[in-house]
Amino acid sequence: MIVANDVNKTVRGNQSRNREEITARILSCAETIFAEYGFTGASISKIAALAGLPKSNIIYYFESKEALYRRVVGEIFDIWRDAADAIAIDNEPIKALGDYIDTKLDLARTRPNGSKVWANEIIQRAPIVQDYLEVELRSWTDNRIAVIDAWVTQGKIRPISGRHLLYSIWATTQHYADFTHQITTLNDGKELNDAQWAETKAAVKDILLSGVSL
Amino acid sequence: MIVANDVNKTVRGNQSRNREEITARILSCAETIFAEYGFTGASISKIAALAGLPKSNIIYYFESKEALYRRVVGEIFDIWRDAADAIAIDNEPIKALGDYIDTKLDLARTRPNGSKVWANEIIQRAPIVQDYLEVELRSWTDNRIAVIDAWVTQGKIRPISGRHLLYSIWATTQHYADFTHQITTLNDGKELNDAQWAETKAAVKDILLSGVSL
DNA sequence: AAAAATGTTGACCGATCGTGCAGAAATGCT
DNA sequence: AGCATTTCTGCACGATCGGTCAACATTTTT
Repeated sequence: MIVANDVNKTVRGNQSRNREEITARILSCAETIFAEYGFTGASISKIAALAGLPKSNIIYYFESKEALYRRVVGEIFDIWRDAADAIAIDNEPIKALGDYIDTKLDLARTRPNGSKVWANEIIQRAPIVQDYLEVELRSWTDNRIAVIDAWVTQGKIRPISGRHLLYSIWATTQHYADFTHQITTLNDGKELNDAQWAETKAAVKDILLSGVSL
Repeated sequence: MIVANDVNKTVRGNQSRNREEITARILSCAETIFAEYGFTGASISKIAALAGLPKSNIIYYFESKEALYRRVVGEIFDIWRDAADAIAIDNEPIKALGDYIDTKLDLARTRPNGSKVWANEIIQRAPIVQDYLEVELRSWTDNRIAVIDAWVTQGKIRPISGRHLLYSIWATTQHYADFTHQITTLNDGKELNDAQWAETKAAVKDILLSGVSL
């Protein structure tokens, strides 16, 4: 007997469908817990409780705490890498850098936990993802700095240090994610609203980029 | 029998002298461990091992893990508070802000662990020091922002957001402490030397303050 | 319908957690 | 010298840690 339009069975079976749902849920909850407690301080029990699953199930889908953690870190790293596509030699410098700041502030708002996980990992001297830093982050950073320095050489922007400008953009944009709690507390305990985020974007671009323009 | 010039007994007894030495050593080691692992991830055993003491001894001098942690956080908070004295209404704005950035970058180099402890605590939503945030940090921040905004009103600097400028200074200066490991890795695995720190100070001031000058 | 593959879970392991506590050791005081 | 106080530390506790595993449930394949 064939049941028409049974969405659960048309394309693929329940198993693979649930597998994706569950792994996504675990990854999301793991990001939250790792963000709050760091790798060492986080526990599989806490992740499992947040996801509403027995902890054995976490280990079933991700073979270890470290493997799960690497997946979480890898996600935010990829997202940030894509965001930096704006910094390309042929783009107009101020617009490119402004777009990059906008995108990173959007990510600070929508994915603060990813940023916190990264911050925790670096503060702890990257015990798990040092290979990321030495290979991928390294070449990726060098390329972006080269673009900024080239803009300087071409006389398109004021002679500033590409490296320190990039670090300042990272620092400032990620601050609005990592220090959300501090910012919220200083904002009468209320999260920034749409208008305040717009104001933040404008202010950060103003502060960081008015020294870059000729 | 009186033993002359016995430095251990001249001014005060061994006990009070050792007490100060030991508490200072524990505080220093605790800062290192809390910086690396956060409150939850840190353990008294690790602190004790680093200090070369049995863990019972840690509890003897500081009644609990949380009490020890509060002492560590309080120290860096006081240091940062004093550093902001430069931001006073009667000072010349660019020099005052430049001095503040210099001081905070000096602290990033000399006391990176304090900065990391603070970062960890905020990332974790200040479970231990929320009272600091709501009372002391709050009024202290409002006062500094008022000074910067007054400079704007007086026409001494360009009209920028005092709050976001302050946040940007915090973010950038603390980035060089909290993300030391990343910066070191991107610097061929070598810590920044004196010349590079001088370059950092100049670059950060250039980037953050050239948008502030009239 | 039987067999195979996949998903789920509680019980359990050795290690480590924070901390209380008794008593030993050292020091201060009279 | 003798007592009081302070310093120091080993041991023990219940809780939690990451991870293994066997038993069981469900789904897919044959």
